[in-house]
Amino acid sequence: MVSALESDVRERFRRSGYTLTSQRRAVLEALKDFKGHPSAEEVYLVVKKRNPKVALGTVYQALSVLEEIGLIEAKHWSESPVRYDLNTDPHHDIRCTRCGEVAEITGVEFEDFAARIRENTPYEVTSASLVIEGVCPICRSEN
Amino acid sequence: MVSALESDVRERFRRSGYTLTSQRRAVLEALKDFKGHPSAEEVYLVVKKRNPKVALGTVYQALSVLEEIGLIEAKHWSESPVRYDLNTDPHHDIRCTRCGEVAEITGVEFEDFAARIRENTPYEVTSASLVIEGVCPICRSEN
DNA sequence: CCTTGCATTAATAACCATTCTTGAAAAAGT
DNA sequence: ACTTTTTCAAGAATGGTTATTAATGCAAGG
Repeated sequence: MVSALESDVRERFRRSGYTLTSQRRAVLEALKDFKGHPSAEEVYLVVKKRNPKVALGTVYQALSVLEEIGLIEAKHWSESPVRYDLNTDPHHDIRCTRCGEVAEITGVEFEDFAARIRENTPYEVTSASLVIEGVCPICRSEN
Repeated sequence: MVSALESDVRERFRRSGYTLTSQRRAVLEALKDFKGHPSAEEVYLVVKKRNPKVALGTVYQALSVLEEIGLIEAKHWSESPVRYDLNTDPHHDIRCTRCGEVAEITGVEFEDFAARIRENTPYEVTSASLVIEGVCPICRSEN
């Protein structure tokens, strides 16, 4: 599952009690258009193209609902606005500190690692995520 | 090495070219008083007690210098201001999402994991850190 | 249908952490 | 000591995000 299926979208809204409004749908559709990980502001710009009436605040609200019901994932990087990811499968992203571009990292199994963290703290771990930053190949070549 | 020794402090300032001013020293001393991981605001309040003239902006500047020369470490958690840690040894912290309390996690070796990340991306990885959040035992007992 | 109630929305104001700007002060170099 | 450079303090400004509020829309019951 890379992006939520139509049936899954409806199911999650139904279970959560939230209603699937046109605005929330528009935000979700906008996210599908992006291949990368847009910020709230970027999502807003795309949504506005189709429906110029929506306000930035509405997009923020919609994003927080979508995140709450598990359709999207929020990634907090240091020094940059929160970015949203439609792919909720376990995976990890790396962000270029120069151009802001975000790429996926595969081939590292974080889940075992997270399990070990859970064993080593009396806290009830609710989230364990990686914040990986670096310089992407393009920026690197530009010296 | 848990907190920087006097000689190390001077050495790092010397090498960096920054001067070890009374304000920067005051910020460093304030950090020593905290057992936990204060925010810039909290550091400011402590520094101000001894020297009421310092401004919040000065504390921010001092913190960024101290971080740059490696005497302290900045931890960016989602939904909360940056917190500063005097312990620059490899270790990981977990933050309670209810009370904000920060605790250390030991017994998990992140370095091997980080090395594997480096192998799996064309990015030049500059930082790989964990953002672990959960509910601390005290908050948990309070239901 | 019509109403009554509750969720959602839009617009704007407010917030908060952080950074920027500017003139003054201090330190370093000569 | 004098000049040049760096650092500082204070407050304004910024940027992302949340809160507020009034208006709107949908839904169930009469």
